[in-house]
Amino acid sequence: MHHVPDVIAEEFAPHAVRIATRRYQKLVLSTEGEETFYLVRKGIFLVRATLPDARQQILNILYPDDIARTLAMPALDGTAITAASDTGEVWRVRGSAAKASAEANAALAHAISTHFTEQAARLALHNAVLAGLNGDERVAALFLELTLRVGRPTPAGIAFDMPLSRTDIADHLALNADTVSRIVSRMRTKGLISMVGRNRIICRDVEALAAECPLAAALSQMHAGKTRKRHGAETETEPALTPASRS
Amino acid sequence: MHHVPDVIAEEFAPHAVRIATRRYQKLVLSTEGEETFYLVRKGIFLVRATLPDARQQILNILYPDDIARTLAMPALDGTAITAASDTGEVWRVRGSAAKASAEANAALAHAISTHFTEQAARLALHNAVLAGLNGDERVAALFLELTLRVGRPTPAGIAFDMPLSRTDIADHLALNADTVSRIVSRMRTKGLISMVGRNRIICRDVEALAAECPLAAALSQMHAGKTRKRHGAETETEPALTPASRS
DNA sequence: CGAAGACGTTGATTGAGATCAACAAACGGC
DNA sequence: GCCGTTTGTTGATCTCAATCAACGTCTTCG
Repeated sequence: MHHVPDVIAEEFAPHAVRIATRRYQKLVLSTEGEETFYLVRKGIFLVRATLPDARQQILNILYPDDIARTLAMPALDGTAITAASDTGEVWRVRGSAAKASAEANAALAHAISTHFTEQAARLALHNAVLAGLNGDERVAALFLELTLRVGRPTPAGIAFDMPLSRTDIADHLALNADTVSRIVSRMRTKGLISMVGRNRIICRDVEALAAECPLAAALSQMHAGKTRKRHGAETETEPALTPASRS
Repeated sequence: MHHVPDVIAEEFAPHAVRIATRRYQKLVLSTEGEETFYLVRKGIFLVRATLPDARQQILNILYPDDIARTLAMPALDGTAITAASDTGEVWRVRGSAAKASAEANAALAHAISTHFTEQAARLALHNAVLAGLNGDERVAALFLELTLRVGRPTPAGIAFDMPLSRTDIADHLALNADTVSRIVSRMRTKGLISMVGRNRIICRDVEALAAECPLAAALSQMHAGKTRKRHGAETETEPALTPASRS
């Protein structure tokens, strides 16, 4: 079985610098000189930008198989990518190498193009989330997205580790950290979600969560079924190192 | 002199259905079956989507040389492209033809990839505009974008025909049409812009407009110098038909 | 262990923009 | 030219989320 994105990994492999990341680690995007490509292999990464008035923004969330490149970022100060998972991996490829590979291999060029187009669709959908939904609906949208993308079934429901702090959520959804806290509390009392510790969220009923968000259908189409098992299958669940392992 | 986007037009030409558009004309995006590509040749086009609660949104503004494809649109109902200029032209290319051309011509594939990446950067920047700016700043951002993109120098300042109605502006900037009207009036009394008729806007001082918008620098980088002279050069300045010719 | 700092929660108040409503201006068709 | 429809403007009021402030909780490191 050969997934399309694997073409990208296979062709980039000989040119890639593999970077193992830990949470909060920052990846530099060369704004001058040669363009930088990053291919996300494992974990979740956040595209951050800083507005001139020092406000932070999270423009995008990157999942495994996603591609980040300098040209795709607006020319904002402090544009950077940070790791949001405790353990992540990205491959860095020089722009010239990526270009040469794509020119030599039409299937690769097509795979990159297709995947990147989907990422653009996600950006457009996020525009719709920001422009059309209120605070509660936006948070529901984000939680639904994460449930679909990185959620793992447990007896109590679908669980995932929240890769964004309250402030990060606020910066992504154009809300205030205080407001996010209030909304999450409200969702908890409504029984839509429950929490284990500070960062693990369990969604008992995905349908109920989807019902809170008018864009649930589009989000499902965009994010459902994207978690794919890799070679090592369950290796991502190694118990060491993660602070959750002591309880 | 050979601009990069010309590669796209040249290679698409044999496969393209040329469509001359008039304002408000709708271009269908096949949501099922084969993907559709549109290459904007002339005029401005708006990507519209309808939320489940019947609210309209304008996700994106397309300028000449921009590419629209089904896969890049989120799966929202009523996703469509409408012409915003009185006279426009797009080329429609079937997905299979576009794919075959790109596979046969690496330069074409690269040109599409580069241009589409820039469009994605614009989407990300629009996210930043929605998330980080207040109403006045958002409107200033849009007006600055249009001034840079489609503005033509006149003795009184840089003039452009507003391709979006008040409602369209509101749907694009996540504001209310009433609020947009108020903000535009405010800008007029502040002397930032002046208006001829209903649709023609003159920006007397681009610097002053830029000073109203914290993201002006990024917008300039993204939109300045993109108006390129085509074969017919100044033919677009035909004086007839525009209501401004009476004063 | 205990202090310092980061992060999260909750309450009281404020403000930007939405909503509702009435009116004015432009346009298109006949 | 005239009338009906659409589009834009302006005022009064309301609401959702921002802001300010205080406090609780988790984490890190000497």
